[in-house]
Amino acid sequence: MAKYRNAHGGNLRASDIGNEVHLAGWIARRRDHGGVVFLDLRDASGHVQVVLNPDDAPASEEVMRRLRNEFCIMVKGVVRPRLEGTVNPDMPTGEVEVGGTSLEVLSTADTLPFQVDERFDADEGRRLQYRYLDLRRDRMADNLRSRSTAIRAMRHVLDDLDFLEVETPTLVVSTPEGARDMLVPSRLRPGQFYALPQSPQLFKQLLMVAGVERYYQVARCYRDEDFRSDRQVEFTQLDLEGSFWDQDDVLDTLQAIVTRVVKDVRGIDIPHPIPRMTYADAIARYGTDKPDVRFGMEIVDLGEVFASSEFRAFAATLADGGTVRGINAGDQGLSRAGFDKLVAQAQDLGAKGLVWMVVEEDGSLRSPVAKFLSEAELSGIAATMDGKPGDALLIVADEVAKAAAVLGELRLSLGRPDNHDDLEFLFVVDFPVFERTAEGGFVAAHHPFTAPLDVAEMRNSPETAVSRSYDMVLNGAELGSGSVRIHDPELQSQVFEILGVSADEAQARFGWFLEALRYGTPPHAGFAIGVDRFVSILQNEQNIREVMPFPKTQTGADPLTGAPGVVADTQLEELGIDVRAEVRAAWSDTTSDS
RNA sequence: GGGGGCGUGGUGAAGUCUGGAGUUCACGCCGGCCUGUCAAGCCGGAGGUCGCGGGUUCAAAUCCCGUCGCUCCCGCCA
Repeated sequence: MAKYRNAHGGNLRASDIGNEVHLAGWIARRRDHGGVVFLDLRDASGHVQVVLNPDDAPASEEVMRRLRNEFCIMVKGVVRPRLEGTVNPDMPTGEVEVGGTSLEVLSTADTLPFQVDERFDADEGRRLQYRYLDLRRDRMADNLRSRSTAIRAMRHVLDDLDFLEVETPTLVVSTPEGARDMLVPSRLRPGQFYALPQSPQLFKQLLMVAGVERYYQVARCYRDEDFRSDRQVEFTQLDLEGSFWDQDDVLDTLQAIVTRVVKDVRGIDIPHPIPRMTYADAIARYGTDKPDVRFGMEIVDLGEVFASSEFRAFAATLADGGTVRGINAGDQGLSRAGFDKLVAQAQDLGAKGLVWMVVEEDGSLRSPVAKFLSEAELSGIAATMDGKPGDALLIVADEVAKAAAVLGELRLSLGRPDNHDDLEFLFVVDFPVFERTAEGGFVAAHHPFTAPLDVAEMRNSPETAVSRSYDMVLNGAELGSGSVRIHDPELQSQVFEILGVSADEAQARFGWFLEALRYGTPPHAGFAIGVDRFVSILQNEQNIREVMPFPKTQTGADPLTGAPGVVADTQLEELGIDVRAEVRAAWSDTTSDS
């Protein structure tokens, strides 16, 4: 006989009526009528109503009155149907209640720093400071459970496909590429540092060289960059890689994984196959490499309409190699002031301006610039953009990339659903090898181990060269990315050269890896899914902190434990580290408040 | 590095624009009444240096400057 309980309250149903149960859990709510006392008892399975009636003397009157929210208690009682008219249809256990026959307080609770009750949304700093209480909330408990369900689903699929789960080191060597590394000083080699991995990238490729063939890992990754609602300094990826694999093998596997995850977490089947879109298409139609395809409002090219326009703003842009594009934002019910705000927003985004038009009942276009446009142009706009009465047409004339980006942003702010009730997956393929920097130069869009589609193209026309890399997008969020890797050391050398990394430099940084490629490396490809982002979308959360048990604040602090913290001078001495005087001085200045 | 929002009893908010007694609301807490509620109800009570520092003013939660914290965004995130 278990010491504390023989049942979980949240699981009790009408079929359990008559059973004597021993329950343990927390008092989520209490309703003390002076005589009878109702408790909503919460455990990991959910809630159930416990009734303590003094006539049945489940406990001394004194103990019953002393009960408070969040006390941890043990109750024995009998499952019984609720009285006529007192069934609670809002609770899964609402048909039954437990008539208490004995009660024991296992642990009392001080007055809480905030109410666990779902109806009150406490300040997030406070929630993080008392995360162990925050996690008692149904919403957070549900998020934790769903996260576990999602990861379990991933493991099921990959185990069924004969993947090997392999752990890779979290103390690795720092490389200057990519995100800023999180560093860990070495005591045995004072003055030297490990880095925490940004991803297990090179290790998983080594596993391919090692003959693992099918690898996955639920891997903690670290990137020391600024926080966002979807970015934390440490986060979790489902990392996977396969030998003798090409892009289709990866995408098929990903489809199987996310299908199972959505099924297990949401209980629904996503449509197959997950659609694919090229990067070029995504930019042209949605102005972003991670389109939210839950709604239309696609970007339309108006270049032909204005091919011989006399409207100078448009004509000059086209003559300079720019573009004129627009979106039909639909009937937004915007006033003049509303459109002025959109113009300001477009300018904040870097556009020179924004032309707006409204389709009138008779199909004509009302716009501040209508008088500068010919009849043919006006009707061409309405036709090309499929304008219906009431529709707001928004047009940007600018450099191609700028126009796409601005319209993409406007599209999101005007049309994006504010929840994740619908799920639209998308694979974006054929990413470019390079992306343009703000200064007009080129920089590698991916890590240097990504295979180009054609190395000659990569060398000769960097602006259009395509790489064998791909992203998975869900509801406009980048869920992850991957690529076919370079497995030929000769090709790898050429790619480094084109990327501007000298042979000596490549040797110095990655010599150990380049050498590995020389011992019979199989063709391989892989991917990594951002678990936190995925789960947050499935759980309809706006912020990945809500699906992380102990996240950090935007400034990288943990209000619960106080991390990061100052360490003892003796610790620093062992590491050979001196903290600069002005930094030390700042330690004592951090007069914290509240 | 830059821009925006927020900080008021234990909790959440209103009050701040337009300065005039720590005022208000809900929850929680304490005490009393109450045997079928499920946000239980009714009555009473306690509890705040308005994040912190400085300035303006006869007078500051309110205006100004600085600072700390939380948050959203741009940059950044191969």
